[in-house]
Amino acid sequence: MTDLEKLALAMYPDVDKTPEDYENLYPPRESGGAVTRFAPSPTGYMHLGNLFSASIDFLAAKDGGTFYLRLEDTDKKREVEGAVEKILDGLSSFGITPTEGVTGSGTETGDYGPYVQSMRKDIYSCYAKSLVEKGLAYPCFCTEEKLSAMREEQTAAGETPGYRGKWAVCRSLSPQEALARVEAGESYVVRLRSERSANKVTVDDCIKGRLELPSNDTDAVIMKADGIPPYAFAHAVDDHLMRTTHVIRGDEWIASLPLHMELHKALGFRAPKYAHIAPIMKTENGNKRKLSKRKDPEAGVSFYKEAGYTGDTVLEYLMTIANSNFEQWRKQNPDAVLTDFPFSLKKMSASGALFDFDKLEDVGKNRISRLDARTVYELLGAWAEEFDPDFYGILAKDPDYSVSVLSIDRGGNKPRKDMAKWSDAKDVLSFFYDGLFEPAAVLPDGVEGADAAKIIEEFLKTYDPADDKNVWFEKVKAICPAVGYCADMKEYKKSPGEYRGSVAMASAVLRLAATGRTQTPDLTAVMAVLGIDRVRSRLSAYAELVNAGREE
RNA sequence: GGCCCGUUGGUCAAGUGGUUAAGACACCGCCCUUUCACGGCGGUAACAUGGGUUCGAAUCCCGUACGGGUCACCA
Repeated sequence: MTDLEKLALAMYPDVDKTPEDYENLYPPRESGGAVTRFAPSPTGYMHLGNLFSASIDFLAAKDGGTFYLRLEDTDKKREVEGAVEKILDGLSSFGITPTEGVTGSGTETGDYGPYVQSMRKDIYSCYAKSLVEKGLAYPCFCTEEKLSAMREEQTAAGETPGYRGKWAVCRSLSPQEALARVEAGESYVVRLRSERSANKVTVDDCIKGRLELPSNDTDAVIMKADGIPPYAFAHAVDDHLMRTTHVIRGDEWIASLPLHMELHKALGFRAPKYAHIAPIMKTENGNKRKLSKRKDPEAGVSFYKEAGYTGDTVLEYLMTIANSNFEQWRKQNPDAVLTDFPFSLKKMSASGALFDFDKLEDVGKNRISRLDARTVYELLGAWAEEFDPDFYGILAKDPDYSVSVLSIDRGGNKPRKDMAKWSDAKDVLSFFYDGLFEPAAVLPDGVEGADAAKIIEEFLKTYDPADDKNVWFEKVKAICPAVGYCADMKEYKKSPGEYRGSVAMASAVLRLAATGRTQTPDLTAVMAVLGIDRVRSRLSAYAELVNAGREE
């Protein structure tokens, strides 16, 4: 047994497998499609960027591939209770479902697990051990204090901080020395013995194109003192063993690509393809910056859920950023499901997009406008039940009424687009509900109170909820002469001085009286939904009010 | 600071040596119209910058500026 093997054995006495065993345990996948993964940390917070990359993982693997969920819980300090559920719930509310991997706290599905990194300690240990045996990794006994002192010194000297060159003291420890210190029970981390190549590494990124980076020259930690690897090593081992074909992640990882490449090489793996996606930005004081968890509420996925944007609204908005031909496709295939979209990694932009609320709203309006009234009622209800219980009570009190309210101007090829998200609904719909209705106490511009009262009186004489739009309007026109209003708008516009008002003003009176608003959907439909009793009582009350106001 | 990456209208963006430089959102105007919305039509508005290469550059090369990222026993 060589000294290196003795050292490796002392460091990992419990390892009973070899890398070959794992290679056999996790054979290459037979399906030809892309294998992607969403690999969040269980911090209990889902960032819009997380959702963005998860949706891209999901779409990249949709054609016969595999999209799995892996939990990167190697930093126990950051772990938060219930985070797994939050992630799963977050994904599913946007219609993203992994085909493999973690399915809940402590549960998973698939043949390439475990999918939770803290459960893979044996595997990492095995590979670390083999690296030590080959002299490609070594134990480092430097304390954290020593390392931070080193960094300070390096920074002061204008050097880039890092465990390299003359600073990498443990690198030159002989296997015997290292063995002695391991056996003495000293605490240590394991570091990669970097090649310190002067060459550059080139990586062909699916999104950014050819990347040319300086080779890694630092002896990065591959196993922490607690026996768990940091991201880079875990990524290399896991993505290889899980047979990931495309590693899709934020472009903040580009800088560590040289390390990742060297790790793959040292481990004897063929590196996966990389796709580094640009972050979603926002402007602040004229400057662009990444959406920030701390400063920007819209950075969190829960923001969209609370505001009541539908899952597909957010996802489709994200798609407009991801593949610019998405909008055209959607226009041509208004009813197709998202997974039918021919998504392409190559079409993604290399630079970060500014988050555009206007666009999100537009997508939301279009999506909601295409839903049928019953679906809207259900989705809106589910949202309100959670985020606006009072409103939910009002909506759910009479479901049929609510559905008919929601049916106005819905369907057909020119549907009404007045809600981008469920939190818009209350304001849009309030006047339909007696509990929310706010009667108007004013008159439309240029209308006399007595005239308004007269219009209402006349209107109520002939109003029939069964009238269609044209009949309804003809009846309103018919009222006009009685109050000295002009029934014909063209005529009125020609010589307004000859009339007390116009049919438009008459309609305005009825609108204000029935809804309390100056702007509503078509009044015929609104009144039909409100029902004859409500129309009668609201109109009469208004007539009384404006008439009384005039007499005082 | 070193090293990477990026830069086409306000925003998202098509575009890969010859285009009147698409389209979408937003904005403005007009039309439709009993209000609003929808819809239709039209409009304002862009290749960061300086040098090359070329008959010809948004497209290729170099510099500059600006923006972003990264330099942990965090991911």
